[in-house]
Amino acid sequence: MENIEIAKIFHEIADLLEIKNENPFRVRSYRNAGHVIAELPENLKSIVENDEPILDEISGIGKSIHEKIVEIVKTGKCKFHDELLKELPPTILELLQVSGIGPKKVQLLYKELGIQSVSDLEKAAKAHKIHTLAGMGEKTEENILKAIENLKQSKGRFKLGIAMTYAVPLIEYLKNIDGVIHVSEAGSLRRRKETIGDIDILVACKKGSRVMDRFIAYPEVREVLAKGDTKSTVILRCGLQADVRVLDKKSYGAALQYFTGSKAHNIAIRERAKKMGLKVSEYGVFDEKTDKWIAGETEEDVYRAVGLPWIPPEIRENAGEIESALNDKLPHLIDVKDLKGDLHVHTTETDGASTLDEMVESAIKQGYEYIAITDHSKAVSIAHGLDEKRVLRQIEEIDKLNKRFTVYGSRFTVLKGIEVDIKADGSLDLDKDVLAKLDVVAAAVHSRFNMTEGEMTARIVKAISSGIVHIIAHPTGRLINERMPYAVNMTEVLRATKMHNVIMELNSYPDRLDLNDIHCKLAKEMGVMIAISTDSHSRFHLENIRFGIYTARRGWLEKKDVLNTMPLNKALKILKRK
DNA sequence: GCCGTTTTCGGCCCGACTGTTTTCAGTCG
Ligand SMILES: Nc1nc2c(ncn2[C@H]2C[C@H](O)[C@@H](COP(=O)(O)OP(=O)(O)OP(=O)(O)O)O2)c(=O)[nH]1
Ligand SMILES: [Mg+2]
Ligand SMILES: [Mg+2]
Ligand SMILES: [Zn+2]
Repeated sequence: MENIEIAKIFHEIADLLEIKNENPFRVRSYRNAGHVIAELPENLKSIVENDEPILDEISGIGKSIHEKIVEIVKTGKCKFHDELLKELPPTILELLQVSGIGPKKVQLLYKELGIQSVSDLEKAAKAHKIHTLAGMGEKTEENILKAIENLKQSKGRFKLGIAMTYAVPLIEYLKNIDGVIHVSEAGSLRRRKETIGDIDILVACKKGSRVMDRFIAYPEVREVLAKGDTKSTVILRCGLQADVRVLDKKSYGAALQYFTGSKAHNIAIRERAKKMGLKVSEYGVFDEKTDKWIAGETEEDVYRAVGLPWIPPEIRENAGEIESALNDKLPHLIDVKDLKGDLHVHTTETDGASTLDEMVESAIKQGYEYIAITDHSKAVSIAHGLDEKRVLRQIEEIDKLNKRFTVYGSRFTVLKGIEVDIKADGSLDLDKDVLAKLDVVAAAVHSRFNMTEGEMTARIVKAISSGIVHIIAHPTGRLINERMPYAVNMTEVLRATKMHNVIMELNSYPDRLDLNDIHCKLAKEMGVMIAISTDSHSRFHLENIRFGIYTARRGWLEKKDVLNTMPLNKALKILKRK
């Protein structure tokens, strides 16, 4: 039982209770618990099985939900959840996916018309049965059919890198509208989440500007879902939704704070303000009694008004950042400029599209001091992986290249490396004697993903304990929106890496981002060092490093937590300390 | 159901847009 499955049960309980018209705060508790569990880095199953006490410390999980977690881990089910599903059919929950349909309408549709699924709803709307219900009219019927169509066409959450390619031109377009003063990305886009549900953009403009008219006239707009004076929502041709919020310059900071989120962070900030006798909204910080405006021009002003330093957007998830801010313990998040090299790249020798020389040239252009060439090993035959002989030949070639650099007085260094395959039994795909000649041995799983969690954990821990591996590359093997991570106990893996001085990779390829943000944070807490690498398969991929940096920042990583922020001699010392 | 720089009881973020409403509930951000 994975955390995400447990979280799903609590989300369903929340939805079902809400449809039943239960106390909205009780509903919120279950929904919040689902959210907290989904973001939890440690495996709940292990926590419960090992009787670890940390559940009691997690805010949002009290007695009742704690008991239910134990029940779910031990029996695989939750009685309370099952009982609710006897009262309401499970498919009823899919109705909530239709935008414009909430718990109240679901209840009405089910009670009055027996509608249990989206296809039921579609039939009823087409047969004009909906408008007979209280509070629903012709327009509601039309909107339901449109919303079902949009749901069917929806491509779900977009990877950050893809979403950015659609957001950038829209932001440019908005900047060029008459009367516009500032435009900023907001929402999950600004927080650099690995996937983006919609594009949120904030605009500050002069009074009387016709920003909304121009926004919905953007050529990429496929459909306008809502248009108001300060807020509009459209669907773009690419399938992404875009929300634009327009406010006065005086409220820009408060609006940016609001629209950047996250929702949980906003609520926590507002609760805190309330206790201080203040009210926070997108319009500013106000005195609760007199309604007098206190702050709001900049984000710094807003945070200062509630007694906090400015908090970087990437960590605004209500996951400890407010407590850290209060104690003056906010991390100094890593910056792309801190990086001195890239420790995972491929060449044409295996499945790369650029030659060794091209990769090196691009790394120098990037401003790096070093790069490690880490081609695949022979087990990855699709990639024409290297056997021992070819590794030795590549070593010679790199030695020659480095000699040339010394002759020309360059300080750039090419490190000899490998991405050695971790075979199903946890052994490594190349002779130890050959691996020992390399500066950087990265190891990774490339096959047999469908092992049990115990088997996969043992396999990776064996590689970690080999005494020859420096870095575990793309440690969970996931491909965002494409392939789930394989089952592995991350806490155990991190414990092993800590013990054997092994480093965990944060793979910057935007489809991977592996370790993810949550696991990076856990690694840092456990004292495990991270290498942020691109796994470039072409010289152009070196630029993907920014996605790694985004994820690292979301994982609270600082310069000191990351191996490749160090100058070469220091990095090499750490690699040799084994 | 959760929680406590006042609280173990009584609160729980705050506001925009839409449709059907004759004054606002529902949904969403
Ligand atoms: N105070 C408050 N702010 C909210 C609420 N819902 C959303 N927001 C703010 C914070 C969000 O980051 C921002 C944009 O909302 P979205 O629904 O687009 O969420 P977000 O972009 O964080 O995630 P996404 O990737 O779009 O699913 O609006 C809310 O209920 N209360
Ligand atoms: Mg969003
Ligand atoms: Mg949005
Ligand atoms: Zn690789």
